Amino acid sequence: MESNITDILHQHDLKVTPVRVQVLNQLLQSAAAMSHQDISTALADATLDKVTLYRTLNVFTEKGILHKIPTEDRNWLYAVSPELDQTGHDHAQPHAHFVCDVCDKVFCFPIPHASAPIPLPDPGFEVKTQEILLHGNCPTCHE
Amino acid sequence: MESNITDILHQHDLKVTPVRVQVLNQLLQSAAAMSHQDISTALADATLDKVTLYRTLNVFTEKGILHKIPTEDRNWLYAVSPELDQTGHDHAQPHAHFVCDVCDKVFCFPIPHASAPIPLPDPGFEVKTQEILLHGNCPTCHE
DNA sequence: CCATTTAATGCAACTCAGTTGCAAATGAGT
DNA sequence: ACTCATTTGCAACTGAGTTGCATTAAATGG
Repeated sequence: MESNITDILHQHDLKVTPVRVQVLNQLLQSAAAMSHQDISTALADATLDKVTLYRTLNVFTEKGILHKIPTEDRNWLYAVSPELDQTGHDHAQPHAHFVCDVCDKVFCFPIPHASAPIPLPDPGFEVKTQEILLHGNCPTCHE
Repeated sequence: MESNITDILHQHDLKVTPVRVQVLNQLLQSAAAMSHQDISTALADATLDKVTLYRTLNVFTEKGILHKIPTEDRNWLYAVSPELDQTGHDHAQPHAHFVCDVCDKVFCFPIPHASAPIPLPDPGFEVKTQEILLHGNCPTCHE
């Protein structure tokens, strides 16, 4: 697992540093996408400078290790990208983000090809990418 | 049209003030949703305090006159709500927001009942609301 | 295993959207 | 017109996120 993280960093021409290992490890172990603050809190014991964390998240995102999810309360959430994801998701496919209204966790789901694209009234609109945000209760917070 | 605006404000227990009339008028006339800054710029000639505009937009949103759309670059866009909307949209229905990558305008589209809801792998997920964000080129900015 | 180079880190200071407190101004009902 | 609650505008503040720079640490080559 450790060597996995080291490999990922090497494959993206990034030096292996304690901060990067901790952050990536945290995100790989998390079932849900995490915000800057979530990660900050989770790694509170380690002395983690906020600027360093911002930069680490940005570098990971630029390199494609992470992808950003914009939320309704205008935060970014970060989740590990498809090919590195142990959970079997494929983020290269169009996918939906499910946000739990209770625990605020975000989960990613692939969208089956079966479901048709949204039909637009005016053919002049040319859709290139599509993001779907679902709200509700996750299994853990199910009433 | 003016009397329309006055009516809307009265119906929501809001005093009719120059600022509110200007802002609401601007949004009613706009084909696309607008940000705080868009509105600020559009009404530049009028002396419009930024705090007053923030408060006006918040009050309108609380009262249901406007609805907020979160964008990927973490701005809020404001659009006039369904029943007040002259363009025939029905925002009470689930609807999608189309963001033009060129001009950054946002358009709202109803989603036909025909299109099935996203099937989730785990039945424990209970979807309450759904937001769909489309990116691409609008008819005006079509290549 | 040490030296060199290049990138990463941490700190301080800064920016900018958005908020808060408060005094002055204004709208609506009497 | 008078009164009172609401709205407005200003100034000061907050907090997320950024920038510059000096220090430190990781990788590479001898």
